[in-house]
This record gives sequence, structure tokens and C-alpha cells, in this order.
Amino acid sequence: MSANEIIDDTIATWRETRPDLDVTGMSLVLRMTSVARISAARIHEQLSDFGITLSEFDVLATLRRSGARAELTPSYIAEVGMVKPSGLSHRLARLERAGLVSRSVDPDDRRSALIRITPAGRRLADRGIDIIADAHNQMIRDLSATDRRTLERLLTTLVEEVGADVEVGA
Amino acid sequence: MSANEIIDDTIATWRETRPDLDVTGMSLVLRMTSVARISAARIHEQLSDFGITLSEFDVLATLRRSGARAELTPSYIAEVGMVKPSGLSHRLARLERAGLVSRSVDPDDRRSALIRITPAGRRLADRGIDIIADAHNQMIRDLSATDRRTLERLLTTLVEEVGADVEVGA
DNA sequence: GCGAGATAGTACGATGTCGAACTAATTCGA
DNA sequence: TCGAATTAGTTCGACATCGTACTATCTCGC
Repeated sequence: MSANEIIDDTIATWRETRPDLDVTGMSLVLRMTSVARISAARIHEQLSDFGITLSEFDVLATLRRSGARAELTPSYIAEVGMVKPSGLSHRLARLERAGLVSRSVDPDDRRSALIRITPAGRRLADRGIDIIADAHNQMIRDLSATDRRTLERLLTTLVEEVGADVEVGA
Repeated sequence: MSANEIIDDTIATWRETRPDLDVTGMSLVLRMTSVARISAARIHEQLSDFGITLSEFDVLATLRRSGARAELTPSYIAEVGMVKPSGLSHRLARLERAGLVSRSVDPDDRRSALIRITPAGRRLADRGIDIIADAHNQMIRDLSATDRRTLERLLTTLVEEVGADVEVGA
């Protein structure tokens, strides 16, 4: 069964089983979730050749696009990565062990840590982001330019409403 | 920072840092991933009142919408849940311990198991699906009927192309 | 029949996430 | 200025998922 078939079947059987339910939102959210999962699975597979996971790469990407000399706190990295700080500790520890990031104590606030990407981390980030951008573009390869703009607008509206009062991570 | 702000900033800084990248797909995929994660986090929180996780509920939902007397195999449940069979074993064990599903051996194929929902599981599934349908509809509450149809069309196209040659789970 | 290959499901180890509890350091008000 | 509240980050336990390896069972061709 393809992902669309699974979702179509899910919606159809809920309509039969529970005709009182409004499954409009479910159909949309399931399809977005499906795209997200398939995308993550593909990228995860390609990144594994570099001995790094998608989660770990996410940290490197945040550091890389902040400039070569940037020093970011775990709190900030967790916030933009939409994960809780507790989930980030392990990642940072693994990345540090792998020599991809370095950690120092903020002299102005000794509670706080400063994370910096290493040259090896930067090289890995540059190769990884190519893979990810390609994978993402592959996923939308059959949408017209107009469709892409429309989708961008609709998704931005969705995230706006939805993310306003919620926090995922951070 | 809101989810849209995080994504906008991610796209903007990649454009500065790596102007050679085409980040069109990234913007779209990040927004869909964001909706999926926020949705899951919300539902997870609401379901926790019932002492059940979203993953576990997913199994109950599949059984519930297949009819009260349905007996499904772990393989089938894994496929429609888009997870690997290995990931399903624990869930089924927990659900069985909680008295929400029962397991028997298929007399026609003794390798195979047959999973059935219990009355308690069915009651929980009916309460849970109300919560989930509400949550999903809440997420799209500010899209017009036209926008919903458009989004449905675009997402179906996306999942079609994207899921054609990939398998997530199953 | 019967042995090779396929299939259903589980066990296990690795990674990943969260919430809650905890430590250490800072800030701020009385 | 000193104690209370806050904040940064880590640790720990529970759950989730995957890939690999394994057992048990079935199927199919010879």
C-alpha cells in the first residue's frame, strides 16, 4: 500500500465507522505527517554514509549557517531545533566525542556553555546540506512554480495559527 | 521565536551562507514537518490524560476502524502505521498488558498472530479519536474551504510522487 | 515428501525524545 | 548584601523507532 492509499483508507473507514466525525483536518495532517516522515527517512539514510544522524546534523547545520566563528548556547540550539534542552545534551556529547563541535564555558555566565563547530564539522555540514537540499527539492519536483507558491502560502498560514500558542521544544 | 520565525530565519541564513543552494524545497518541507510535530505534541499531551501514548493509540485506532470483531496481524498493523514490525512488538506487549488488545495465534498459520481490540480498548479508542479529530480540525481552523481543497490536492500530489518508491515502515 | 527459501514475529542494542528532578550560577528585591 | 526566585544545563527513567539477527513456520519446486 502506498502512503496515499493508507491515508485514503484511514479516512474512508473512519467515515464509515464514525460518521459523526469531521475528518477534514485529519486527512490534511496525515498527509503532511507522511511527507515529513518520508523526507526524514530518506535523508537519514543518505546521511548515514557520513556516520552522522539527521538529529546530529541539525545541530551542525545550525552552527554552520550562523557563521564559522559563531558560538551558540545549547539553549538556543535547542530552541531553533525544536527540541528540549534535555534531548540536546546527548547529541552535543556525541558530536563533541566525534570532534565535530567544541564546547567551552561562557566567561560572562558560567552556567552557560558555548558551542562552536570545528573545521571537520564544517566540512561535514557543507556536504550534508547539499544532500538535504537536494532531497527536499526532489520531493517537490512535480509541483509547478505556482503550486509551490500556493503551498508555501498555505503552510505558512497553518504554522502561524498552529504554532502561536504552542511550543515544541525549547 | 515562533515556528515560522525559526524557519524563515533558517532559510534566510542559508541563502546568505550558501547562495548556491536552492532552498525552495527546504522551506516547504520544514513547514510541513513543523505542522506534523506540533500536531503530534498537542495530541500526545491530551492523550496522556488517558494513560496512553499516541503510538499506542494508533494501534487501537487501526483496530477500531476495522470493526469491532476484526482480527488484524501485526504485519498489517505495522504497515498501515508506517512502522517496522520490530517497533510494533513493544507496543502490542504494552497494550496487551493494559488489557486494551488481545492476542491469539492464527490457526491457519501458526507463525502469525491475530490482534483484537477489547471492549476497554474500544471505549478508549472512541474517546481518543474524538480528541484527535478535534485537534486536527483545530489546526486548520483558519483555512477557508477553498484553501483546504487546494491544500488537499497539493499534498496528495506530494505524497504520491514522494511515496511512490519509498517505504517508511512496513 | 523433503529440503531450500520465504515469511511472521520477536529480541536486542543503538539512537533519540521527553518530563522531572537535580546542580550550579545568576539576578533581583527587601 | 544576602536569601529567594530564576535560569542553564545535565542526568535519569520511560517510551519509541530502527536495523540486525534469530526462531518458528510455511511454501514451493523437485
